[in-house]
Amino acid sequence: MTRLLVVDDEATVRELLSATLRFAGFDVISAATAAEAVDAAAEEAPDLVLLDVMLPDMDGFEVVRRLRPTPVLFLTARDGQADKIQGLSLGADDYVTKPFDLEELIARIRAVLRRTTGRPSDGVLTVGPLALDAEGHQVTRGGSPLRISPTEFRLLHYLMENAGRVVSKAQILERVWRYDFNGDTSIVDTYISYLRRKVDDHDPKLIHTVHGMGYVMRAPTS
Amino acid sequence: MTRLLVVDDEATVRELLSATLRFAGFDVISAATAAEAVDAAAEEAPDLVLLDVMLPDMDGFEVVRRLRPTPVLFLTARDGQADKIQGLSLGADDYVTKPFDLEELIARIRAVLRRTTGRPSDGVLTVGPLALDAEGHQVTRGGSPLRISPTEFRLLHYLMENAGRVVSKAQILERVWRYDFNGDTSIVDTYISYLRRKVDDHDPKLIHTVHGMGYVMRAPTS
DNA sequence: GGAGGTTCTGAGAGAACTCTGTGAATCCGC
DNA sequence: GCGGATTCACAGAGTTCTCTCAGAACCTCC
Repeated sequence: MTRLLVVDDEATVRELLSATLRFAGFDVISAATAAEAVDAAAEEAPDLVLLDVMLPDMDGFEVVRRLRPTPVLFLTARDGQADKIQGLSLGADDYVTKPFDLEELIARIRAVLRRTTGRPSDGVLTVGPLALDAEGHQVTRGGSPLRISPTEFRLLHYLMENAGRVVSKAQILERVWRYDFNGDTSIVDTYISYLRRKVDDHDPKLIHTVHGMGYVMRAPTS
Repeated sequence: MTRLLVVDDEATVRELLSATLRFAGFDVISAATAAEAVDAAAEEAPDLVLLDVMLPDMDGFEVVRRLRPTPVLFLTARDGQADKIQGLSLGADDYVTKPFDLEELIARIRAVLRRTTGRPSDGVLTVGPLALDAEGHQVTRGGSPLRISPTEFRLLHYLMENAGRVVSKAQILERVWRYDFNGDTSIVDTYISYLRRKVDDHDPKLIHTVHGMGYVMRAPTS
């Protein structure tokens, strides 16, 4: 599902917008300040950020720079030509003037996403801020790509396919290693350790050990 | 099983809706006021709240805020555009206008649950505010996950499978411990004690001792 | 109220399990 | 061929779990 980050210092606007977009089928998170937005983007990896031009704590240009490469769509209260030009020069991918209507906003969102990502996300598994693109053989956490070896990738893929379900070391060995592998399951421990170091080295933790049972991949509070 | 909380100040509507949804296979609890609803949600951890927009004691926005992160589906008597927009701006996940038909309501319920939880809740046992997910090997009380060892988990699973029925220590030993276990039933006492400390440390108490008989798991007044 | 059986809970020993560093062997691109 | 990345085994340290034991508290019946 496409994830949006709404940034606006007015709680009313933020909540109205979030609820509306959520109803339109997007996964929406929100932030009240630019600083919060930068943090949230790092943690949650939104596909697009909707950003109020006038934020108290940071100017638009700086925010856009820090959010790169996540695309940004500016929301601006005024509709003068000067503002439009300035909005674009700030590096935004598009802008919408308030008050806007929902159809227009959604159309703009989809247009930006089409331009920047090319494709809707098929074959992409996500668990919390972690995304695994099976076709592209790429893993990102919070938007930044991770370097990962083939075996690590297969293991992560298996865990993410079974997110929320505990898988035993024996199951992992059977599915992730070649059938003629004849070592024992301790190799799984080792690779879980590698994976944790690469993809799960800060909160929220996604790979959980279930003592005596196996491992489970899970984002908190779901 | 999926648990719904129906909130409506009219007893007729409340009971009709509860009965209908119960018949459709949901676990339904209900409340007449917003205050009651907030309490019930804290105690019983419903997966979704069906909330009448017009409640006498609290406005919708406030209720939604207090229920977070439990998803809310609004029920509204009017069907004007103004109301729809207001419903969404209140932060609800969806709304349904009365009178609605059952199929539509159920479809909306399932859609919201799919959006918010990501997974249909199969194989999840619940007793009062306690939920046990066999596949994910996870236990939550009132939504927050609990740390639980394998034997504790098997014991809890057995008790919850037999909720409302008294099981003897001998039965427990036979079902929860390995067949070659050769200690006596006092180990069951010990583990019941562990479980109580972890999952039943505050009211309402769910694990009850039946002196001379065994133990029974039961939520009060359900 | 007392006796006798039953239940509760804390302490601790030992077993089982998990984590991670080290290092050897192998693979792969340049 | 060389250097770096990857795969895998192994072992010690650390953590978690299981189970026993024993005294205190409790319940039931007389």
